[in-house]
Amino acid sequence: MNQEHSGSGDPAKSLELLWRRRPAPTRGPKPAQTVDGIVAVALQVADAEGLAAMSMRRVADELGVGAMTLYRYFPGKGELLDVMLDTVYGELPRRVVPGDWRAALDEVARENRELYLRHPWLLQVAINRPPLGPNVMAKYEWELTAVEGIGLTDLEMDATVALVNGYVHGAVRTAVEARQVIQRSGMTDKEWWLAHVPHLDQIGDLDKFPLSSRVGTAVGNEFDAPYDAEHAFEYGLERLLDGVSVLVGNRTAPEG
Amino acid sequence: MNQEHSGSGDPAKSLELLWRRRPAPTRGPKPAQTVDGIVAVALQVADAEGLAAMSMRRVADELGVGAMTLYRYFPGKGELLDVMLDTVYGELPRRVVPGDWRAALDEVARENRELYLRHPWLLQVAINRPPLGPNVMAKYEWELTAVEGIGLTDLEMDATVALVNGYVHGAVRTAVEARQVIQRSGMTDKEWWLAHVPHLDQIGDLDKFPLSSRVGTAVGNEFDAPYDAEHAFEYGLERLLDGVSVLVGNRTAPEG
DNA sequence: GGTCAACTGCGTACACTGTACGAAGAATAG
DNA sequence: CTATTCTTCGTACAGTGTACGCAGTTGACC
Repeated sequence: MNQEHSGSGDPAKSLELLWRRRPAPTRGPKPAQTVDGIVAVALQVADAEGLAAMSMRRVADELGVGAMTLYRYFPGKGELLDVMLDTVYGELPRRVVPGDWRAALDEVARENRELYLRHPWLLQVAINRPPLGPNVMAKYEWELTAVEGIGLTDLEMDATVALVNGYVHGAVRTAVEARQVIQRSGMTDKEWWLAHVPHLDQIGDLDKFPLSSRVGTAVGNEFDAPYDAEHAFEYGLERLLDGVSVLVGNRTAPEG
Repeated sequence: MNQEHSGSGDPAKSLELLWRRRPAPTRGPKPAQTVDGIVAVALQVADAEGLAAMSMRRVADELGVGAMTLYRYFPGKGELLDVMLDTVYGELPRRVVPGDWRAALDEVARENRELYLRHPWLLQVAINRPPLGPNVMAKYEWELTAVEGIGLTDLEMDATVALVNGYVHGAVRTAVEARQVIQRSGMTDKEWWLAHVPHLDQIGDLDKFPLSSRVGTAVGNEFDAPYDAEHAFEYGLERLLDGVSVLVGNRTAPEG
């Protein structure tokens, strides 16, 4: 599936929508819907059935209105997605944990992970040039505080936050895809592998890939439970923070 | 956009297609097309105009045949994507570099990066349960050799390769999206930011986000050239390999 | 109170998508 | 020569986002 991208209309209109600063019109019939009401329904559909199911007609049906009615409240689907994104970002607790930068970055990673797991469709919306709504701004600010005052340059701070966010995105994406592929196919990874081995053996000389066979089998035997995603996440996060720690150590104690 | 997922038909048919083991039929007219010919055209379209442009009708038009003709060669679009994926994986040089595991993992990361940059649509096809074609198998085998014999368990080997691949995927995705958003909007990130600041200032109290303002401005000033993607990639890869190095160090010298 | 501008709701239409179905014709086995 | 198998592909269907324009409602102003 494709990446959904957000609205590209003029900034003023978009920000008005995100910050709910649209001046109420004086004339004409009172609108029967609200931006928040539409967003709530859209979120319900996207959370329960995925972005692919969240068509404009579907959201409109759910509200009992015609499809084109939505376009009185949002210039297009992109802007609706923008507001949805900013809305769910508001669910982040944004806890400031006591301790060092590592504990803080760990918290950032975990909260983002929770959010992605709760709203998997987030994985499919582009994060470049995010809609600058109140919650998007607050999230970025909170993430930067995790790496403030530990000797990094501004550029390194941004790169580090982006690195952690990118990691979480990838890890959750893998986990969510794994969950979905099991549902869609009705097979676990192990069953899938076992269904392919006989044909592969006959067709493609499985002996030519000894490492793959060995490691693939080990992975299949060990990891067929949903806990493997948790495990992989922890493993990767440890590696990543270890890596950041090398950089931070160099900065705080410059003379190695 | 949504993630495209691959064919879910029976393994035998899929593997037959991937390894080109379809028995030639004895009766009936000779097919005018070939699997490879169709894949070549599909790749051309996907590389040049993205997955969204690569519809079945479009590929068929390009070949001068009817759309349904393609379904004589592939059960569905998913299987066509499977063969495309395995085909471009064949472009990997799969160099085995002299030196330690770090040099080898570095090479893995860089070759994958090159591949993603050359075929950005790869970022949009699901990588869970990849089509087990010859090149997919060879790629995995080659990646595992990079971390073989350095004291990691089979599970850690797989996790490490997945970690590096996941990182590259995320980093290139960000870079490619950045490139595309500049093309689509005709604005650099800096121009985009400067177009929003006045409205944000008026609407949303920019002073409430001091770190974001400071770091955002620094990033905007410094990174408006395409080289920032290169920079971010190097930075993240360093951190990641540093993290792996901590683990490998512990394994090879168990008593810390 | 009447008029007009502004506004809401929304039906219809258009150009797309993947692909199921089945008809028409070609090539070969018997 | 016939029957079978195979290829090509037109048509159709249920979707998608959204441009356009019409009908009806509301409030501001004279």
